[in-house]
Amino acid sequence: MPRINKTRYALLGALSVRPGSGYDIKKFCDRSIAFFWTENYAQIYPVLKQLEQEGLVYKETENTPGRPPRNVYHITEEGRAELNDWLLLPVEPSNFRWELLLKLLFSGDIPTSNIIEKLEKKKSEESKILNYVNEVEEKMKSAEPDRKGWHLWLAAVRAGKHLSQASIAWCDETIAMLREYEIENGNNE
Amino acid sequence: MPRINKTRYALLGALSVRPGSGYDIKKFCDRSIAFFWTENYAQIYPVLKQLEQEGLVYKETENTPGRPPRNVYHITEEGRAELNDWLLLPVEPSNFRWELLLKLLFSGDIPTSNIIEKLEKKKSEESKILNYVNEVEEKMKSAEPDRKGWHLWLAAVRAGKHLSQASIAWCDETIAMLREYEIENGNNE
DNA sequence: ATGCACATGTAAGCTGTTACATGATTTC
DNA sequence: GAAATCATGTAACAGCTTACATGTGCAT
Repeated sequence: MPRINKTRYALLGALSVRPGSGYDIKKFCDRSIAFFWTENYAQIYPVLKQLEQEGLVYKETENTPGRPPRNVYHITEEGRAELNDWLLLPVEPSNFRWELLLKLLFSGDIPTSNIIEKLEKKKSEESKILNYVNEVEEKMKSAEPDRKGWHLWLAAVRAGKHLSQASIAWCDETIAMLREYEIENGNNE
Repeated sequence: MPRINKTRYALLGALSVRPGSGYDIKKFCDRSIAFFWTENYAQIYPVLKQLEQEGLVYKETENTPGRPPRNVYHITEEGRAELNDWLLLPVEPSNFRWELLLKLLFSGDIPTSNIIEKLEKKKSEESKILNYVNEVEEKMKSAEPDRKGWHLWLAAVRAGKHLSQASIAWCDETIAMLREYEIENGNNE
């Protein structure tokens, strides 16, 4: 059983919310869901073409003078059906790889300062995510009443919040632990 | 700049702790660090061979009658040097993909029961991780005094603890939210 | 008897990344 | 004048997964 191509469904999903170009989908990924999903142009454009050939989406080309033509893709009924089938399927086990932890494990001979730098960087990345999800959460809770899928969006945002908070707490704890360890053992290795 | 092959360093790292076979490394991954790192035989054996050709590891074959021969790999000085260089480098940004959240986002027309099933499954997976890391933490805190790299191992385990706890809390919160939403709106879609 | 642990590997194929290619318009 | 945004795509390659191939010894 070959594994499922997730990009297909990310694109179908995005187009199920609203039609758009490859460029639009990329923007959506980078700006809205980057904290749990990314896509690549070199993946988006060919897969979009493939979905079109399979009749899961169709294309409408918009010509704006002085701009490159926009290929706006729309999901078809077949596309919606296939997306739905996938949504109902259980989540596949992901072979998640957390490079920071791998490095940490083998860093017995690495200067503490170097490790702490990495942790600080991680913390700052997670803080950005936390700021973003907090903003979105605020906006959602105040402005929007009960639009379709609102509660699911909120759930995703809350996931980001829980996880980034946990990451930040771990970074702080670990940095403190390393500093203490450094003092006790007087080594900067 | 091509991206770095992480498997190389995972193998070098494992062999820097103690020599072992491809089989041993796989066991180590599956039993000890599966919650943040996985490796595959079809990746391990060829990379081990490649590392040997580059002189970063060397092989000693043990023959035990009635068993397949074990190729035990040892890290060389060059291997240690290359591992160290990598350890000092900043962590590369990972394009992390969280399938459950992607599904969630597009699940406006999916029965709540199906979504809750997925969340329960996620929760049970994370609970297993939490049990495992709790066990390891207990063992480490009581038994082992201050072996080399002990505090780094502990940090990794604590990361697992923070993250799995956060995941479980999010699952609980989200399940409760979906149930409430289901009652309010009386839809099982 | 059935299955698990031990033990090593290859082939095929898909996925995803980097780098390349092009060029106008708007913003600072 | 430089940089960002808009906009689409391809080629080459690296990485990872699945499936296949093979066989013994021990525990239940």
